[in-house]
Amino acid sequence: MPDAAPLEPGQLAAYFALMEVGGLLQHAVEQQLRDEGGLSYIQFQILAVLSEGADGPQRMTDVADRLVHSRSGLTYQIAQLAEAGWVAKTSSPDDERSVMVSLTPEGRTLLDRVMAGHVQVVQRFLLDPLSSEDVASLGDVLGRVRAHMRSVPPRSAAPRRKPRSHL
Amino acid sequence: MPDAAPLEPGQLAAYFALMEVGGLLQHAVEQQLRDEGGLSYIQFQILAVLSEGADGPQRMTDVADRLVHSRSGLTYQIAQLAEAGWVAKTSSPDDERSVMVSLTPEGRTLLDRVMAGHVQVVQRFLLDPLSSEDVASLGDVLGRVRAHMRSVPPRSAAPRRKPRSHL
DNA sequence: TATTGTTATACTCTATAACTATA
DNA sequence: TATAGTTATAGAGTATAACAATA
Repeated sequence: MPDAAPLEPGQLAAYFALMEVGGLLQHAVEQQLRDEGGLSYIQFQILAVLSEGADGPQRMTDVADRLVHSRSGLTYQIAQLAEAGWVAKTSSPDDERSVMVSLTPEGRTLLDRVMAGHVQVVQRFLLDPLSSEDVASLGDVLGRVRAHMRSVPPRSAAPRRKPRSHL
Repeated sequence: MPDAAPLEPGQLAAYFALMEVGGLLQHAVEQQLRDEGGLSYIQFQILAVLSEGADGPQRMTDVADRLVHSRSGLTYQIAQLAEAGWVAKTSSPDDERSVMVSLTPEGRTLLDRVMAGHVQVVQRFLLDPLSSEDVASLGDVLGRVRAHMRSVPPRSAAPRRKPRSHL
């Protein structure tokens, strides 16, 4: 185990700013999603992931992997979303074990409707005070961090595969 | 209500990267805190806030304001931390209604011990792939965003004061 | 045997509202 | 009246482990 070199003040400041901004932004966005769509943030993320392929349904496990979720947790969330009529479950023709999930038309309508306000919140809280250079720089630096995080094995070098994502 | 100008791809990318990095980092850090200190992230944040003053105890409400928490939620968390012996509650000499909270020596010891591993995780997941210029840029941009967020009134321009923070 | 997904279960956390007491 | 904090309560979400079905 390597020795812990204490962080420099600037490093600590960047870390704290990142966590605080992320937390505040998530808070703001969660409220908007709750108010305008009755959605939790994770539910929104699930709908967003399902809307991505533009084509069709995705496997449960793949969705869970994208979103850090335990599979039982995803089962729970999908059940909520299916009960509300926003997603549909179908069985896979290829693999009888798999369950495919897809957005229903209602789900897509909801996502579209909610996304408008969502974008407004992001604009207002995150983007308004930034120049386009700032945004480019932020995207560049955080993009590299994201790529790095995805490649770093968990500390308990477990032989389990678990790629992650948070939207 | 202003019309929602759709975000440019770069803006969207920065937003997604921010949320994903924040989420992944919080996940990594939570696991470390749980493993090495039996602490949730919020509990860690509370201890960190209490350790800040360097001097002494702080009022319940002030801590809650710093951390987005409802007051009942903070009462719950403080009860947990007090039962574990990491914080102590005392009554304020100035205001009989107030309850002051402070770190116990055990709490400070725990925080110091946990902080070492914490810093390692931050180093490994966030800082390793970044140059010092990157870190400076990140801290600068996010610092401005944080300042902006703290000043933006909630959308439901409620006359409630609720300054926020996430560590 | 390994993988997919569900279920049962138990736990943590959160917020709302009603309440007490001080200011 | 307004503020500080607690309590009761109820709900959302999570993860673990045991399980069934399929590969």
